Amino acid sequence: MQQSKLFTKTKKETPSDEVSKNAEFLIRGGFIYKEMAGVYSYLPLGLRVIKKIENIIREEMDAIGGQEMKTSILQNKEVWEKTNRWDDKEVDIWFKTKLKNDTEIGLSWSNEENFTSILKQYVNSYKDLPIYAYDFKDIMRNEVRSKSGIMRGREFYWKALYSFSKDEKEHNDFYEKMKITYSNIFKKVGIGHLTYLTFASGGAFSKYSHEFQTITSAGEDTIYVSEDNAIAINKEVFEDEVIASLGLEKNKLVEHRGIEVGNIFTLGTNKAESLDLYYTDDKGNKVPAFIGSYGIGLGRLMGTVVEVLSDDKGMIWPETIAPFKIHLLSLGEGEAVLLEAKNVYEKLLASDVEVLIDDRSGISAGEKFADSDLLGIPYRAVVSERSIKENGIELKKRTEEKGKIVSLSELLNLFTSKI
RNA sequence: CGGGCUGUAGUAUACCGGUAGUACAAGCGCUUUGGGAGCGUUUAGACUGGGUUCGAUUCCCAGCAGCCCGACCA
Repeated sequence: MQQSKLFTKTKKETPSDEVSKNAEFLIRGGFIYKEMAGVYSYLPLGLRVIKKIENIIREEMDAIGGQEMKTSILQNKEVWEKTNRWDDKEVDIWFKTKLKNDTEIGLSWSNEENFTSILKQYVNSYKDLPIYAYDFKDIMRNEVRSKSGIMRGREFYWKALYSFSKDEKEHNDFYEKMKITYSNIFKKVGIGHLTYLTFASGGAFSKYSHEFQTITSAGEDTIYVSEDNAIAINKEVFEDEVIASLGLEKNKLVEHRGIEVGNIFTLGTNKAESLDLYYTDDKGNKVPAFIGSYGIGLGRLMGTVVEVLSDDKGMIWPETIAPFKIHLLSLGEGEAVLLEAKNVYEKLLASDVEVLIDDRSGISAGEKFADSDLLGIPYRAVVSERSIKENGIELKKRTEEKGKIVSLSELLNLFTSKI
């Protein structure tokens, strides 16, 4: 992509109404646009990151048998009344509205009811289970206080998978697999080293659930981490009984702030009973399906990566989710430079390497470098009079101080071998 | 929902009860090109409503909006 054609521009100044690092860098870089408190639009660069994250999650979901669908955002009141989750006294974050004929409807804030009522149409026999269904969806929550940029919004993009198992044992097997899958996802997006499987409250459905907490000062939760065991305990269930049941010693746990980037929990059979999702087992008995729920907020995940992996100059994207692999800077207005930059750009494109070329004219070298650091694309390649004199292209990682000169063929080899 | 702080060009800010200034961005002209360039020039601003006052962007009240702390967070 040509940066001269990209409609977003970088900002030198930090927005006065944003304090959190993720919002500051994402807005300055032109990744997101703030519509109102807790509501952000994704601009071209930001969307590329979200899509990368989405694809990583999709691959992992498909790999454990997930079937992707897309459920509606407008919600039927009657369905939620069956589980006693329509009343504002029970769920205080609903956005509700009305049809022209005054029928009350709601905007999706969660998915269990959706999925369960859909599957009721298709599940009859034990032979139909298990089912693992998921979707990516924009979720609306009327939070009393949104905060921290895109970390806690009123509208956000998430992935939710629901497992419908025949019984608790089948559920537990899948649940354990999902723990590994989730760990893989957080490793792939580059925050695995800071993300811990965390024991947390089970909320309304079960005694305990598991969160995936990433250590960051921008976090909302307090967690107690056992480095040795690579697990943590959320403050909300930090009790002697829990510590002992996990075989941990209290004095070896370290307190941190963490942000919940994922959550998996066991719903059990209550939902299925309320929404009448029963199947017939091999003895002819009516049995409710056993349900589990597995969520990841993609926007929050993107914000967490920014919080955790940036430096004072800007973002530092892991290669797996970076909007582009290479930021190619064309420095100077000389004809030789322009031709060579164009040549390198086209060769990279022809090799299917994702490249953003800074082909803007009249922009000083310093400004291009500063922008490149802010955008945080993993590799920076520079074509300039200097690099041409040295018969190559200057290549540098975002995290490195100094680059080195490589030939065009070396550059192409380096990046095509990565694909 | 309780508490605190803040609303001035596109962005970031300054001063002021009496002509609202600066920087960046944007337009034009020229110069410049390895770490957010220079000169000239043009464009552009006081959240809304009330009150006090000869006069309010400034003081007061209310509303709206934003941020932060806490509570909440399936």
